[in-house]
Amino acid sequence: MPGQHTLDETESQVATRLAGMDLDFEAMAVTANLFRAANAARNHMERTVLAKSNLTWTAFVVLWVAWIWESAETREIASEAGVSKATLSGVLTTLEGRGFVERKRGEKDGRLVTVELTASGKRLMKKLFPEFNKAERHVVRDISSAEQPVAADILRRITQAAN
Amino acid sequence: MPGQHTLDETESQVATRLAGMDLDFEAMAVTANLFRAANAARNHMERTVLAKSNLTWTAFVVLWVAWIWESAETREIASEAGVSKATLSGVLTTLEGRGFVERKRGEKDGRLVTVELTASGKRLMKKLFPEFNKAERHVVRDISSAEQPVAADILRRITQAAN
DNA sequence: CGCAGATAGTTCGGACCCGAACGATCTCAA
DNA sequence: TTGAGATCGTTCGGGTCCGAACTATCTGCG
Repeated sequence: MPGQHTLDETESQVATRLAGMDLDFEAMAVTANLFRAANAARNHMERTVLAKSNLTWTAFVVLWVAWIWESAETREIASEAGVSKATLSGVLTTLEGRGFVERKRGEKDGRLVTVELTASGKRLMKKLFPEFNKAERHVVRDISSAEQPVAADILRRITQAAN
Repeated sequence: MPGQHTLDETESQVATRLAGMDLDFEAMAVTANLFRAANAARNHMERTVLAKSNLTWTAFVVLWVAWIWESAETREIASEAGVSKATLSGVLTTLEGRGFVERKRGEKDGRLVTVELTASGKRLMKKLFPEFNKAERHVVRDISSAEQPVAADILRRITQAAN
């Protein structure tokens, strides 16, 4: 099966190829696996849960944030979802066109825009989120109950260090 | 500072809002923080290391894979970089246009395309990668040496479970 | 030998993604 | 009170990003 490298092969090739350079290989292994894991998990969610509702990952996250907070301002959705306000603007237009959210111009402060889920959007999340959570459970199924809080804590510290 | 939620606030709001539903909150915390961490780390790298070379994240990862493996076939680059072959095709066209890589049609098998870094591409990676590694070290600076291999291992298991 | 099926990379359409520039709105000090 | 500066969301241009359809090539069974 040419062209197919296992994770181990890749890491050993990296070690060989970069031998002698003054690098932090431990840090490299953590971040490389961080991106791989996030990517794999995201692809898995998109294919198993989101695709059948024709939702992209980002659109789902945006819906999720607005759902959790009942209603949310644009800039906090962008921050929670991890996208720029420029991106969010486009995604909101898409979601509004499909009838899942509504934009409301702030009354006190005319610069602000508040986002709320429509009835249709709420129905969608109520149906979708339990399935999404099942997929979450699936991707962490080989992490023991004891390790899961440790993992979450480590990831929180990485998030903080990168900000 | 309205509209700014801390990580703790978000997680407690989630717990309140979803109370009573049959959900795995531990799994949720792991994946939520996984995506947050990957996103934050990626944004940090893009801003501190990649932006000044005018490279996107994906373009850098593609260069990195071809660099590590000396030369690589398209489908393995796509797999390592975590993008579809359609995306890779576009990224390669961009990188080729900027003179960092060369496409070579396979001689034995006319369907295959091999990617190699040009001299300019190699120079770029030789300069950029140590800086990139410094940024990697930065984002894991609050994870102890003892924890780092544990973290890498947990992330590897998540990757496998999601595939 | 010949062609049905598998496989590789590209193209296409539509959606995301960002920084920069922009117009609208708010704030607060002179 | 009035503007200079801050802040908000949108727009714009260029670069990903993907699934599906497509072309080119290879493989192997008959």
